[in-house]
Amino acid sequence: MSEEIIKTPTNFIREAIKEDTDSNRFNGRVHTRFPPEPNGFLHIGHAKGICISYGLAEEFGGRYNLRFDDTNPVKEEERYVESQMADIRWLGFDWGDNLFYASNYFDQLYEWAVKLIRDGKAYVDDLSPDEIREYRGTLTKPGKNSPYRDRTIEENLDLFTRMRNGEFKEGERVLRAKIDMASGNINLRDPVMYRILFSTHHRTGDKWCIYPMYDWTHGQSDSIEGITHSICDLNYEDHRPLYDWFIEQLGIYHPRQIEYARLNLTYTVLSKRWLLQLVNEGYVSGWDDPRMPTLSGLRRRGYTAQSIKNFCERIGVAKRESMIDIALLEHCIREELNKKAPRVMGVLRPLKVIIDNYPEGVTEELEAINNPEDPSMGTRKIPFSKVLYIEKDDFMEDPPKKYFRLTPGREVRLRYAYFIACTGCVKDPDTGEIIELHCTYDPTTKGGDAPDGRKVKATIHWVSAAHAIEARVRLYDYLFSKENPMDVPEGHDFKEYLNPASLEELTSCRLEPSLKNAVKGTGFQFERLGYFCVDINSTPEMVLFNRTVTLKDTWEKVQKSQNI
RNA sequence: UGGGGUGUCGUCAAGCGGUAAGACACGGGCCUUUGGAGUCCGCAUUCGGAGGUUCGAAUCCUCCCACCCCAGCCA
Repeated sequence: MSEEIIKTPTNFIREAIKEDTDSNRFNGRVHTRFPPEPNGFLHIGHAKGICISYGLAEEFGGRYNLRFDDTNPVKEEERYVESQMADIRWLGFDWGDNLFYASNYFDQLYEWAVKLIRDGKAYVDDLSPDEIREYRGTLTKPGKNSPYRDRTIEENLDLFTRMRNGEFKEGERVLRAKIDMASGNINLRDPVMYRILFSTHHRTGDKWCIYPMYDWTHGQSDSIEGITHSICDLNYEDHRPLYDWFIEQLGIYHPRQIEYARLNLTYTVLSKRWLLQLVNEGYVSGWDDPRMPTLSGLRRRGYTAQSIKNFCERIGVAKRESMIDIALLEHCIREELNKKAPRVMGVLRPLKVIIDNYPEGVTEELEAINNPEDPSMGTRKIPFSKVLYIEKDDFMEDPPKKYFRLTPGREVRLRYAYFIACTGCVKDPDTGEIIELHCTYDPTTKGGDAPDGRKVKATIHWVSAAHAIEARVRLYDYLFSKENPMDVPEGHDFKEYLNPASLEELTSCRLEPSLKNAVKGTGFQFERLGYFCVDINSTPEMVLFNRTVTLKDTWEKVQKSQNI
């Protein structure tokens, strides 16, 4: 029988490119680009765009550029170009020498603007911003021509030169394309090409006081770079006719633009403007706060580049607006870390356990498997002694149905160690809180198996009190408690939906000693709890972990179903 | 009374005239020294709706409905 062929999931952009290479449309070339504006940090929505543009170029043996669309000096900063480059590299893409800036093309763009003026296709307008808006008309009513629309070419040339020379104030004049004020497509109602901005540009300094608009820059930049497929989001579908018009007037190379629906993720916002607000107003600790959907936040949270690329592959590419369940992102990181992360034992909320029949002052070294999914990762020794810590959750004095862990009189297994049975608990006389457990162990069960074939229903993790290191652990949850925080009714603010419990910091966690010198950024599975990674601010004196994601928790479901 | 776009399972998403892939989520079984992982099973007689063409339609045609985007000297 023929072997199963696993088809790589296709999508309409891949098909479109294939059509073009098959028909030799661009002489068989495939050349894409990712064109971020350096006005914030890249987030997972950008990762989708990067994976599409760069991934497709790689797939077709083509090339890809990184171009910063830096046409608005008032919002852009050098630090953002640096962070964006670092994030793209981290994702695993290398643009080689193909690094560009739209600002590299300012001279060319200026010349082209002059050409349009000479051809009678552009004019300097003296209308104020408010007047321009009025003249533009509305969605259903056509606009009307500016009284300055019919200036002579000579006058336009003179005025535009003087704009460039700084003879006018900001907002006093603009250069506009002369297209059609009655067009159903508002982008074609004489769009502004240049505005006056006395602002220092992070690349060109004070060379210019007029800056090209994005719409006047983007298409020509792609053209200059010989881009074959300009992949962008749906927002720009309406702009395509304008880009076409510019390129046609200029008589230059014409790339093919293809639009896709950008990513939306449940329980988060993916808008640089809103993310900036969270950063600036202190709702998060910065762009790299582990709760942020930014690449730097996800990285700090413990997400790997590969898991994000896998995610981008799985969500597909289409033109319908969608909202991806964040559970899929979590699935992707669990999937990878399950295979790669070393297992380790750590107790987040410690409860002291004294093994009454275990000798005082003795330490045993027990062998533990580093990763059951990957035997090549070997084993390690962990210390065991009379006083231990277990998770508070792993003991209940009065357990509900289906609770398998430690309860008075019940026996459980300490992972890689012994069977223990609980003989009693000590409570705080004032609060009634359980502060200490007394247990006995069965010496014949060393390693975790009973020679008599006796079974236990649960295996719990633990740490030796005398050997454990103390650590801080940050537990993260969704930043928003509303599935779609972008759905904000009139008079409300998306920040009202911030999840007050998105961060919980635990301060006296006890971890197995091997973690003392764990390298920053590395991820571990804390057995039975989840995946955690060493924070960038961790030190050997004060170890700090971030919880990347929990393990799937069947018990939690059982509890929920019982509560219903 | 404008222009552009989209409607297939709870969420994504294949399908391109031959009789609804897959993934996540969800429910259940098995297995288990992580209530983890793994594994097995179930999960759209139906593709926004109504007509039509055809031996045959999610795929073609017609009309209708719903939703999204556009009125920055932002990108």
